[in-house]
Amino acid sequence: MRTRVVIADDHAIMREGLKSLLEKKGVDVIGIAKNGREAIELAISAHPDVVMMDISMPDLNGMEATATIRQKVPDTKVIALSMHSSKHIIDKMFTSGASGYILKESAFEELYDAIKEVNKGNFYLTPSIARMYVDYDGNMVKALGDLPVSKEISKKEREVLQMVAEGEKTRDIAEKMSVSIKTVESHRRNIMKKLCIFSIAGLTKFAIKEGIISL
Amino acid sequence: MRTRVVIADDHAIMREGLKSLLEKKGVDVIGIAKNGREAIELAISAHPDVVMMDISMPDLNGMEATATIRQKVPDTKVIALSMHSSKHIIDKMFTSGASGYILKESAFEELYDAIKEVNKGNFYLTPSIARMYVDYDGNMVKALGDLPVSKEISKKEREVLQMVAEGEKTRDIAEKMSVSIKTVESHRRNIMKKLCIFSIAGLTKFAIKEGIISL
DNA sequence: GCAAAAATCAGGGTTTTCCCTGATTGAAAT
DNA sequence: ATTTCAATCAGGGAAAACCCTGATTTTTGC
Repeated sequence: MRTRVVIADDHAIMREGLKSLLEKKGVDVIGIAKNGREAIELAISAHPDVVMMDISMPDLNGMEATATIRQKVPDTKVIALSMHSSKHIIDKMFTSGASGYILKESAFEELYDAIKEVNKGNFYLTPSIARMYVDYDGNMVKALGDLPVSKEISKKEREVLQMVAEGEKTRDIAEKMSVSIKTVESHRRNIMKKLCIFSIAGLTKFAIKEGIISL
Repeated sequence: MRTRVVIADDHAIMREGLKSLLEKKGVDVIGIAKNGREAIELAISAHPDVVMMDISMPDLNGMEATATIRQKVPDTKVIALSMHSSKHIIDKMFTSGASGYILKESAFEELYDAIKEVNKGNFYLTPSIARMYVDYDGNMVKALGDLPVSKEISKKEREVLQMVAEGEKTRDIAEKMSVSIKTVESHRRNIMKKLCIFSIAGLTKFAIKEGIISL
């Protein structure tokens, strides 16, 4: 039986392009949503096998829409389609009940694979991201359900992050916080590990996105 | 004769989807680029009629790439394909030499219209944006060419700035630009002097504000 | 054509970040 | 009560960024 899919994305060109590609592969695109709210309505009324869910959408984002769909239509699986590869977001997406996560940078073939896998009841994770969840021996670090790995950064780390993103040097941060340079370095390192962001530029962007600093 | 098009976008799924849609319409997609640098190379080697240029791309953004292509291959027209509708960015795109500007929220039909118009030598502006350039009497507010731009930093400096703001290291930037580390250091130093911004975090914020990179 | 600006790089120095291991204390959770 | 985690810091090394001076070659503007 043909797989029945709903596409949710705020960009029309992306929706239409993806529809075209999926139909070439014999996938039935039975619905199109331009925000999370529409996606929920479609999932409830049409009971698709899979929803391809963009995360950043106006009105109601993909994260919340996923949670609602999984709750109201448990048979419908959700694959997150994202621009971002931040662990933070991925964790949230899986705890919201997504069965797959792929990047828009991924080739379409990968997206197609993801649909097939998820439709079989499996999970799918973009290979480049899967590494984050795997230790050196190749074992899953955590089961994909109970990820307390969504490491929220601590209070002090947040303080340091803010000052780093504001362009302060380690020495000045240490002074302002009345701790040693080593401590600030420790914090910065831990922040980077937790967020999987390994540059000042990246931390700055993260801080802006999270509202820790403003532009 | 069939229209020959190059697509430049950092998301593979968008590239493939757009290609699929254009080919259905009988447009020849003769090349695919995943950043500005590749777009320039393709424009020079393949002389397409039109380049569909995403603005925010890693390495070398659509703005810079457009300027270079317009300069080196004047017969090739560029249509900007953007998520943003800020006047600031649109202005810059047109001063860089773009012939069209459409949003990713636009329907594909509009994109197709834009290609046809631009190929005839006309300009195309997404209707929702066109309003910004028109006054109450329906006249163009500005000629689409002489918009004032405060270009403090040079082209190469801008390139370096983008990669710095993307979190790239000096060595990697040097490699991508095929110059020595010393040169990149020079550029970075000059940028900082010119902008009076003396931290990576500050440069990152500046780059975001200026639309050189996106969040 | 000429001067200014941009782009290129060298050499050599200081400072800072980045990365590792490892340790102590205290608080919070189970 | 035990473990986990936050917060604190040390030592030491490698890499990268930062800063200065100065020089050559192209490009570009007038």
